[in-house]
Amino acid sequence: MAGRKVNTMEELAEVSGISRPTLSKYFNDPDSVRETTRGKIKIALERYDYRPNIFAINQNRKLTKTIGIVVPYSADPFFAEIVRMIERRCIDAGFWPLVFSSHGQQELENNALATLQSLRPAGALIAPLGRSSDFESVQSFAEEVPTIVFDSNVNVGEAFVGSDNSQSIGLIVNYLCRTGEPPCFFEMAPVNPNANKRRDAYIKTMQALGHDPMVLQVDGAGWDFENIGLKEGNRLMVERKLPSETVLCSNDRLAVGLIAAAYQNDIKVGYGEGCSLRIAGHDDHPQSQFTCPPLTTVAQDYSSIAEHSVELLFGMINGESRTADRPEVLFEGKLIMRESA
Amino acid sequence: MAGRKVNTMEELAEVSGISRPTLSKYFNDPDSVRETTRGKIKIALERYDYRPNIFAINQNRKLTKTIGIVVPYSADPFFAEIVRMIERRCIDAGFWPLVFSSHGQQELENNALATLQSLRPAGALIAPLGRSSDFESVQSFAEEVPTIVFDSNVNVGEAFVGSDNSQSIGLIVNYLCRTGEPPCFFEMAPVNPNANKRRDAYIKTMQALGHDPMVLQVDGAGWDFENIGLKEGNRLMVERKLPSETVLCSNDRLAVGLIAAAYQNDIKVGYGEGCSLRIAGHDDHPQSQFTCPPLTTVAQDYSSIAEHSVELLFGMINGESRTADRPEVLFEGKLIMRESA
DNA sequence: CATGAAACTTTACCCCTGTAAAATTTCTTT
DNA sequence: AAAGAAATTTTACAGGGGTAAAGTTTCATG
Repeated sequence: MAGRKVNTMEELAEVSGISRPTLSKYFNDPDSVRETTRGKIKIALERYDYRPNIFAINQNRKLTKTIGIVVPYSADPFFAEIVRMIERRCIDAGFWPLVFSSHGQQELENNALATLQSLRPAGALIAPLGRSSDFESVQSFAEEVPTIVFDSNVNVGEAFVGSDNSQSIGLIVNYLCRTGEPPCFFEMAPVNPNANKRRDAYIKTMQALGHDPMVLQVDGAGWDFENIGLKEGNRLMVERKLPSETVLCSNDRLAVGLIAAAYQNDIKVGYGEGCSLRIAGHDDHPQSQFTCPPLTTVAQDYSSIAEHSVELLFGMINGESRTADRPEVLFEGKLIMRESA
Repeated sequence: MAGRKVNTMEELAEVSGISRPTLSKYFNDPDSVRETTRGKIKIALERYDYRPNIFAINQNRKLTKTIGIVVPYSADPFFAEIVRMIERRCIDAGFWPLVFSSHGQQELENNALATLQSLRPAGALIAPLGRSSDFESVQSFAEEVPTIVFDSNVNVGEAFVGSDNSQSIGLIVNYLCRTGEPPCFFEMAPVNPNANKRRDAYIKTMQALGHDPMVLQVDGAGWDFENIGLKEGNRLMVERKLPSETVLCSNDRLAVGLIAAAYQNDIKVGYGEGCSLRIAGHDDHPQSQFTCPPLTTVAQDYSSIAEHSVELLFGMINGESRTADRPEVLFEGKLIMRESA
């Protein structure tokens, strides 16, 4: 690509001696042109630096190669990780993933959806804000764009992929009850359906095991979960209002904050000798193995969720699976026993 | 937006009674049309759901409203946070930020740059991979697109914005020396210029203070820093090869791993009574305040870096500041004294 | 009310590629 | 070598909106 800069396919046609429509075919699928032709094109491409204009391409194709990914908060470790996996798979499949973060705000979520829609993407994978989502916006988006909803199950789109909170919470509550004092449940005012499901699952499991559920719902808005865990944990510890020596947190980030609070109050966390507080989380964030003590938690099946979401979407895009019903695929959580509980 | 769906500006012109060129003006700048006209357009927009086709817009405009953001690893807390801030500012300024993550791989970085270039963005903010960047690709990109480089200073683009590693490392080394045993320096094989600058600054500062520098360079590839800190830290502790009771880590993620290693080896970390190891980091990642003990570190000035990068870029885009030289703007780090050192 | 500037409409052409249809060439097959 | 299939070229139009030029309307001003 040393030669002069070639800006349009027309120009490339001139210098390569290949007609523009054939070039167009080539760029859509190199294997769709004769091998000798392909060779000539490749040689031309080495000599002249050319790259098709994405805007012009997408303006005419009915089906874009764009895939939209919308998450509530891109800096959250769970979403950062799952987005990373989804992106990878899209790229491998020859698609072009575009990530939008709502930063926790309805306005930005609507914005992202609107922008995305005007990009006429082949499909979208969205994890809605949940309670603060503008339901109508999300719905009207999903009517136009093939959409898979993941993580937070609001009732739109063609399918939902997420974790079986009922199973996963059941799992860890059971574990905690078998190995020590029954846990209380530490949560913030729920921001999405997951939070509600987790609490309900906690209550149900506790009752099934013959224990009284103890739900601690603390205040706090936004996505600064660790801080809320720290502040409210601190308060509860200072005021000695923790109803149990075992605390199950609604998610790992709260647990991280709570562990920090325990440290500040000289409370030793763990399941072993000399420990006076057990703390468990939910999700198995990437950093949860590095807390002190390492966090006992339930792992969400990141890679299955990512893979299955993407597969479902590709299926829809290829028109394979237009089912009338809206399947909900739930993956089971795995108990991750570490030292904190 | 209840009425029938309007797909093109032409159609909107019909139903609104406003000519298409005027509508075009309106969408480029609502204030450029007469108020009565603006009113009519707004009313039409409420009745008919219409949004200009982004592809068509960008195909024709010489200057796109797109801003590319390329980072080496989107799931890294530092980048997650700084991207969040940059995105916000771009959106507020009416631009359309597109985030690409290289996931640590040269191929993906090249890919991102190529894709981005074909989007003809108004400008780009890139944090290159550093040592594994394909320098030529980055350079040829920066020649076409107004580019600000941040975080990792490879010598391309119109300007660099980052942290003054020399100052920040000097600061914390000084602090550590004044408050206890001089630190050794814990790092991985450097992946970018920052790592080198930090080590060099460490050595220089130690020498200036009359101490012998002790650099521990551990193996490890990829972006799994905490794990490397944990594994290598474990090894060093088990083999009793830590040359000092104070360890300054090249970044917070390594420090998080090292703190976990100390915990596993029953080594109490902190500056107070009964502690036998001090650990400090660099960057002040969002989660560093929640480690146990909370991490003493040097804070990079996230918001200044984000703001200044964006401002410089906007300046270039508006043609204000085409300086011949390539300014390098460095922000100072702030010492964050917590309990770990 | 006349005047001129500002805003608007009309008309027309441009951007760059997709894509369909018909005509031509190339390759494969018998 | 002739026929047929496959690939290519030619031709032509479409997509949705930017934008310039010329003509028309609107508005503020004197």
